[in-house]
Amino acid sequence: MIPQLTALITRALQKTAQGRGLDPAAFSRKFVVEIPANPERGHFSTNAAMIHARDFALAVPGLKGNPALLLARELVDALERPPDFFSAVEIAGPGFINFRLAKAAWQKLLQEIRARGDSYGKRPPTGQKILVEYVSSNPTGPLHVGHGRGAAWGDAFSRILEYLGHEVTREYYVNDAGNQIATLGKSILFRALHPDLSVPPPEGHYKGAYIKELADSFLQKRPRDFFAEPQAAAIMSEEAAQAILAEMRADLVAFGVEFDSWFSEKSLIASGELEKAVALLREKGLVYEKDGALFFESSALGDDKDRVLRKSDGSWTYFASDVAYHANKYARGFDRLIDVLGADHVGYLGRMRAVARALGRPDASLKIVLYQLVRLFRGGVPYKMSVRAGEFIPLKVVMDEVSPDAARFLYLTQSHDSTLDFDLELAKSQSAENPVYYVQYLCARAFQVRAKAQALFSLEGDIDFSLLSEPGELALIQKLSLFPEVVGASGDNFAPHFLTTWLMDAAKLFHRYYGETRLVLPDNPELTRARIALAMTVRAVVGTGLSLLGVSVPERMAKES
RNA sequence: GCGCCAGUAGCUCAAUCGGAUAGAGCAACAGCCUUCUAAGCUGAAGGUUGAAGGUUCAAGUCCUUCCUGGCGCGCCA
Repeated sequence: MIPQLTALITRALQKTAQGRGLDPAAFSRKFVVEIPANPERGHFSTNAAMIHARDFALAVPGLKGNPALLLARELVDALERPPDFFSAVEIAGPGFINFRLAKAAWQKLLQEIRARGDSYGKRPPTGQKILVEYVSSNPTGPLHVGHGRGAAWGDAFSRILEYLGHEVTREYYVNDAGNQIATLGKSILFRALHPDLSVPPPEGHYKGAYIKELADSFLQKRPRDFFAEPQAAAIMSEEAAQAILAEMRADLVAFGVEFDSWFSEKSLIASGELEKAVALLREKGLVYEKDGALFFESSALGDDKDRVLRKSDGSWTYFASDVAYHANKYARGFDRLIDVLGADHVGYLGRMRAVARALGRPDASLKIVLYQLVRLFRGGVPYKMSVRAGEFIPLKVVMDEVSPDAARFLYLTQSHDSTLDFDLELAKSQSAENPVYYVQYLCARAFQVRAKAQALFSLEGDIDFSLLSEPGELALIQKLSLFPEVVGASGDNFAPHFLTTWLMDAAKLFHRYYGETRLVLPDNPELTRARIALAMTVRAVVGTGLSLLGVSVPERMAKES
């Protein structure tokens, strides 16, 4: 609906310019078509006249009066009026043009949406290849609640990008090389040799219950003298990392998050790509040696300071791997790279932009999305971990109590830019307070109403959409009309929560309609058919929205106990 | 000290290139269950958008300065 109006207004602008003897492109500034906050002003409004008022006044000297209002008048006169489309076009305030659509236009739109079914708002293939990297938690400890946010966000955003026609690959980068893996082995070995938890591990070792568990499992399956062998720590590193990775995979699958590929850091080193990437930087004159270390001159490309690639002890930094990894991503033919990271990676921004620049890629080709921290609450009280268990709250704590649907929806209710308070009691509660059930209940109600109607008479046959003219019915159709823009804006603005918000609004309208209007009328099959068609269309579009967030679409809700 | 993010109703948050009277949910208040599942609906109430300037027809949104909170500033990952 909005694209249609935008086209009509654009043509009116051109026609007005021509009528004044100006270049048809004289009025080519960006204007918006939006829904006024106050519904009495109309279904849609545009600021096109105000945006071009100054151009108009300059191009047509000697105007008498307010240029915005004068231009608005000319635009309204020039506006094409398709049959049965507008019911009113008015100029208001400082120069807004307000549009009211005829009921027939809404009814026709509903038919079109219904015909699109599950693909309403879907866009044709763009040919753009996008790599979305998310979670990428190191295999040195379990996933925590922050990773849950990254997982829900990356998964939902990937689905949205796909719906918008992009070719998306979801990837998990596994840091399976280097120091931290070695530290993992040492940490487990220490705990195996000191099973008494009152003995504190040395500085820098990993803590947490999982270390103790891993140590115990090694104690069970290995003979005593294994732990005295020089390679013991290395062997335990390897095996423990595998075990942790397998567990993370299982947690993610339980959460409904799956990846197209798991990319190993070790493979970059084994294949020689790391050295090749560094050589490439060297060719471009962007590296230098200092104090026995090799530096990348990222400060020349906008970073705060230069970054070490190879330490003076000869080992590579993780950053060197990251350079090679991103070079690898580009080499695989992706037009756009999206890295979804926790806010503690802010320092990453400048250096990775420098990497993109060094590789000759535009800044826009690499987007790093930082999501703010997650704070866990239970009934409004901050969730406390025992000190011994480590400072991070494992994702399992959430998953043990909360359904994946509820967890995902809550993770996606807010902009990634704001810290998220996640309340276990709220997430668990199967009540109206919990937004995911509120939205899912819409779907269940639509199915139940249809079943009830089907028991009375057949729903087959033509539907008379002109019977739908209650305010609540038109409001629902109007809401549906926005869905394609909402999905598009979610993708363009890295904002899956636009969709979450739209879903809650749509559910609000539906439940209100359901409360005010009887959908199933035994003595009026025609009207019942039309209302069921509307309910099921709302259900279909809301179902599409839920699916884009990775949330299931139930046909019925379990009865409250 | 520098960088990124945030500051909006009692609480948690929305507000899609700057639009008209800043919206929801929760909490608190008043109502609605012989009814298509009340996991619901209706009504009323709640605001100097952290502060001060600036830009313009128009600022929660853009610019400047300041205040508060979170995160980060390693030859750690």
